Amino acid sequence: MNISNTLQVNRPAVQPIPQPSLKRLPQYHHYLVDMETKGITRISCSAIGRDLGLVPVQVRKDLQYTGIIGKPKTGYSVSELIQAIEKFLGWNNVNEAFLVGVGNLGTALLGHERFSKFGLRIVAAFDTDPAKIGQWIHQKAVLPLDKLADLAPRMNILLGIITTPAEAAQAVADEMVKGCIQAIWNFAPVKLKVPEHIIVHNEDLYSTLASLSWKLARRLGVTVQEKQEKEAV
Amino acid sequence: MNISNTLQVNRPAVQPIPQPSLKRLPQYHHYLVDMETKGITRISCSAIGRDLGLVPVQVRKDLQYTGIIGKPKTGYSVSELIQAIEKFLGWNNVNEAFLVGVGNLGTALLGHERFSKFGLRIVAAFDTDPAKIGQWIHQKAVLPLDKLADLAPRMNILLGIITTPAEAAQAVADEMVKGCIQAIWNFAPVKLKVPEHIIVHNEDLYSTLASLSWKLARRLGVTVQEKQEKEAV
DNA sequence: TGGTTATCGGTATGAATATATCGAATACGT
DNA sequence: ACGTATTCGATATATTCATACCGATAACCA
Ligand SMILES: NC(=O)c1ccc[n+]([C@@H]2O[C@H](COP(=O)([O-])OP(=O)(O)OC[C@H]3O[C@@H](n4cnc5c(N)ncnc54)[C@H](O)[C@@H]3O)[C@@H](O)[C@H]2O)c1
Ligand SMILES: NC(=O)c1ccc[n+]([C@@H]2O[C@H](COP(=O)([O-])OP(=O)(O)OC[C@H]3O[C@@H](n4cnc5c(N)ncnc54)[C@H](O)[C@@H]3O)[C@@H](O)[C@H]2O)c1
Repeated sequence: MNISNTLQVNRPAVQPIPQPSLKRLPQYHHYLVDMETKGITRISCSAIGRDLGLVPVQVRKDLQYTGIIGKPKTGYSVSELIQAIEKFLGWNNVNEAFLVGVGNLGTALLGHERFSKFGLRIVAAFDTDPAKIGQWIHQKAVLPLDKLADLAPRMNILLGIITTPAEAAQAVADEMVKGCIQAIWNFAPVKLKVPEHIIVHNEDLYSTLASLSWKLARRLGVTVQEKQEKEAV
Repeated sequence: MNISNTLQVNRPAVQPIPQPSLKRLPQYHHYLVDMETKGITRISCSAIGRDLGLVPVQVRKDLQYTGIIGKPKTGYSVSELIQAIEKFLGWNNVNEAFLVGVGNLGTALLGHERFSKFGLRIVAAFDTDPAKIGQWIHQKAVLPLDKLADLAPRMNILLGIITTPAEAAQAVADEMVKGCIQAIWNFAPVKLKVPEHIIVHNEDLYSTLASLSWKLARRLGVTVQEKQEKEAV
């Protein structure tokens, strides 16, 4: 893994898309697919912005990162734009993933067929609970966790999803690292300690909950509220 | 609703905590509770920052919004800090909520007992599927959606959770608004059109997925990557 | 055909957020 | 008891992100 690190350092500077823009791209994508099914073939930033609650300039800037080029007066081709976003996000070629922790949340994710449209296929699940191991949940086998580090490299799995209780998450992450997994989608509310080259994204539902309850606790003035509604992820 | 709006406008400016800080508070909370169970009674921003991957200054600034005051050389009292965060976020008094859409994700949320520690109690679920209505899932009744607008005001429910397919989300939101629900936690990947005074927060799992797959698609140079790991929510 | 209008793309400005710096306070060791 | 190291809290700077602006271009209409 030192090798790959070194290689990466020497690469030319990567196109730096702002994190917020990156996170808005899927929203555009959803919206555009919806428009396409409605038979709309061309669309402008103003229209997108109106429907998604964003100012047109921001939409335009975000979309520019995908490399799409629009035409004055008519905007963008909807299908081209969808393609551009999918290509940019790497949603054309599927990432296969392992999921660890077949509880409430893990089961829900396993059952979400639609992920395959967004470049994600969960191919197997892992747990430590003997009652769960050996079961098939949503057509995926539940395997013992200690098989993960061995299987991942052989199946060339690069992505791991953690839906275990917080206490177990670090140990699971360690196993994933051992299995040469490159990126981790972590639903447990803990900061994982992993080597630098591993990509970790936390999905912290409690963050959103905090925002909501804070705002609900002190009902905000509308001016402030409006601003923060726009910021809502 | 005009009345409440007007009242809100006249209120003094609300203490403006940055959205990013607000979202970090639950992370501190988790960490601190963990520390407390380990018997640690005092803690410094440097220690928190080290364990959570943040620079000490940022931790200090975030915590200051809660009104906590620390002592030089020793830092903060862990228990006081936990209290301060909980009070600040309104996690002391419970918000009761309705959940709509008892599918994969809805069921997972219904089963998450731990939410009650974070000021959230889901008291009932709603759906339109006759097969689901009348069931009890995780000790919560599944009721027909058309009862929602009537029940919410009578039970004084202010928070709604949407876990339906995207196509149904807007209609559900409309029902919630009809039932005078004040805040919506939306898991469907659509922008909801609601009156201005309603607080909406979207939990867009696809956003995170986009980040992950983008980074995975072009394995980044480490320097860039390091920065973005810190930004990972 | 020429004017009008909507829209894109690039650049400039502004706001929000993150980080650095510095003095004051407090515990700790000598 | 006194110097030293650590940390807080406040202020200042830097960076990132959002928004405003402007010229150029293409469709549309008279
Ligand atoms: N369910 C939700 O709605 C929800 C909401 C917010 C956050 N979360 C977070 O998601 C995570 C999972 O939540 P959940 O409700 O699904 O929990 P859960 O208890 O229902 O499921 C946890 C699963 O992980 C398995 N597990 C435990 N230790 C393990 C280990 N060392 N290795 C492998 N598997 C192990 C358990 O056997 C179980 O199947 C938690 O960290 C929780 O904080 C869940
Ligand atoms: N499950 C996941 O892992 C996951 C991941 C990302 C996003 N999401 C999003 O969360 C939402 C729910 O996903 P899911 O997998 O739980 O879907 P699901 O199909 O399993 O469940 C949807 C539920 O909503 C109910 N429903 C449909 N129309 C309704 C209406 N008009 N009123 C009330 N209830 C209605 C259905 O009967 C069903 O019970 C979707 O918008 C999806 O995009 C889910």
